Amino acid sequence: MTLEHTLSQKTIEALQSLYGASIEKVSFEKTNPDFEGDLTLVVFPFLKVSKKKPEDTATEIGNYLENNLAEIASFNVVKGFLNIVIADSFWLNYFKSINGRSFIKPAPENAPVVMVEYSSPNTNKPLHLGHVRNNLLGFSVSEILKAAGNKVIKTNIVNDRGIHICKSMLAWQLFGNGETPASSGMKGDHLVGKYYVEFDKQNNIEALNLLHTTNRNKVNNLSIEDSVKLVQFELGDEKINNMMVNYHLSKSTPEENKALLEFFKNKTPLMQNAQDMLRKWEAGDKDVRALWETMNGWVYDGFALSYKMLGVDFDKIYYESNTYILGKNIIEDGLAKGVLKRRPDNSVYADLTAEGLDEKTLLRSDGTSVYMTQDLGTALERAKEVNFDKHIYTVGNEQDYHFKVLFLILKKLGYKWADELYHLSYGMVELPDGKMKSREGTVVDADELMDEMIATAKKTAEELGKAQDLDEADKEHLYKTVGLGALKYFMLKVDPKKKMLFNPSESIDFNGNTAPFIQFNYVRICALLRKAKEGLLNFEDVDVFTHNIHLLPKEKELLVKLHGFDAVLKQAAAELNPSLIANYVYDLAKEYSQYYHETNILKESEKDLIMFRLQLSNTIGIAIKSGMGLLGIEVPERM
RNA sequence: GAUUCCGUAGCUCAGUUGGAUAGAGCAACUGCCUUCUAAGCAGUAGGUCGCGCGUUCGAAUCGCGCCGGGAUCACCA
Repeated sequence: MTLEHTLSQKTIEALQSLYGASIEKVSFEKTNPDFEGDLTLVVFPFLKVSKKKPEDTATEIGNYLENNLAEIASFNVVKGFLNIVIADSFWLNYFKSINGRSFIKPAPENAPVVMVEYSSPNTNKPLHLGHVRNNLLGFSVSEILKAAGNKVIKTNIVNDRGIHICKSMLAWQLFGNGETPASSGMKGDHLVGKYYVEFDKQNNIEALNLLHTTNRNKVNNLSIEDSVKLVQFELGDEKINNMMVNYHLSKSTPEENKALLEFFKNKTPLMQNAQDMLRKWEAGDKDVRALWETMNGWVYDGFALSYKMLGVDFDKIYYESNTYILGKNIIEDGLAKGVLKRRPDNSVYADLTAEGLDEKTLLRSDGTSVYMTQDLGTALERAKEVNFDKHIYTVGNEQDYHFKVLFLILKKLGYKWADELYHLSYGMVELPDGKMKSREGTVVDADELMDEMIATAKKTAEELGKAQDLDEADKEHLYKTVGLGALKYFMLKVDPKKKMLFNPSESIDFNGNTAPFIQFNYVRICALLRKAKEGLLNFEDVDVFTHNIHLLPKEKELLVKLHGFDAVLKQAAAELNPSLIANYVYDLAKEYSQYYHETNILKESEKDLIMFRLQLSNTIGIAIKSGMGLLGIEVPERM
């Protein structure tokens, strides 16, 4: 039973006893720092039942609580606010119960099983900043769920097939001259990404050529009306065709030119070849499959390094090349149940207009499946394989609609686990000039960014004269811990739902509300405890609670803060929101930093107080380390 | 156009189950390393919480309407 809970219960009792009112729920909040007290009850809502002035009501409730709860030392009333002061003895007892202990308990045997899907990269290009946010979020949410008493299965579905993969393959075949990661010294994913960009470049050139030559002579010699008819015939699209006429008459707008180019990009010989390659892949063509295996292998080698650097991992990896066929039997089932309908052209769709959504096609008229069909199939497969209690998809908010539809269709098909599917929808990472576009090269590469962070950590440490007594290997590890810590914290301290801005020209801070600040405070605690032990102060073995300890205001604040750990963890797990943990740990570290500056610990004259303060510091260190661990951030012992 | 998310200090963000005088960090300025690690601490300055109306004892928070921004609305993935 938490303190707040006890207080609420007693207050309900008080209202009953004083005014004969049955109130179901009352809640306390943290007292505003400008007033004396720890917890505050706002009594305005109870004036209706007390029929008295706010001050009198608050005083009466205060008296009742003070008389009935030993935890309450005193109270004061300001207007309609009842401020309650919790006794030191309560905080000391609380501290006794957590002193030196871990803040995170292992999940029980019968814990609910939660699947967390995250990362989900394409194998045609390296990871970028957007993936970094996804990976860090997915990993951190998994850790938080584990700490909150769940069994977590981390999964990754790799998008390893499709036209985009063929683009890289084809470009490599045409322009690669047999280049390999070994021969070029490039990381595999970067090498493949290079050819993906190359494809786009070459295809643009071909599309421009097509645009210039298509119907040029014919159009110039015809009336506009006739040319429209002619081009319409050849291109089969009225809108394009009108733009085309405008283009040749030099009357087209920039938007039209862009649309035309997009149109022709899909008509180039290069694109035809890529599509041909995809068909061969689907038919199981030996050479295409071999090339695919090889190039994907390069990419996986590259990803493995990036994942290792980021510190994320997976329990189960799915590949779309295995799952893209799934889902077709769902269609049959859906048709039989009347949830899905077939159009005259044989395509199958779900009619979601009654739910305020659109008609969603699930099977093309040629019988092939779409993205949604695969996702339906994959979900079903997983539900069969793993008896999960909850399934979380960590995917950007641009796919909000997709998941709404996916969950709705599964629900309509009657799967009861459909209610346990959850889309952890996070905002895009934007650059100062807008969204990142991989084809346009406006991406922040994950590997480069991580390397830069580590280099900056090194440079900063050297400038500050830090870590001089460490050997080289420890130094390298420290730079990695600090640099990547700064990056991870930077990404995770923002509410996942919100889009976030990253300015590459401003380096990520190492001061203030950052991981290095938190790590620094952990290091200070470690240094303090080391010194204590060198001075033969074995604080861990001493029971300081036999003595009467008077808490300093800051010590009480720190205990209040520690007391909040479980509630924050619970909320973070419920909301799937690591930023709550990040901000909590920062607040804790900041308060400790203030405490450290204004309080003598080893220099205190009373030995009991030294021991108490060491134990408090130790426990705060544990809380910091636990909290950072939930974010996937390491804490060093020296820096 | 429809749906949806968002708009808080110069910048990046907290605070949103309605509560007291809206908080941090960065950047700027002022102090503090012979005292447990200065990636620190203390302080100054910086706000019509996009705008308006409404509900309420009380609104950054709830409702409605504007203004501004993002995302989505494919037989693409």
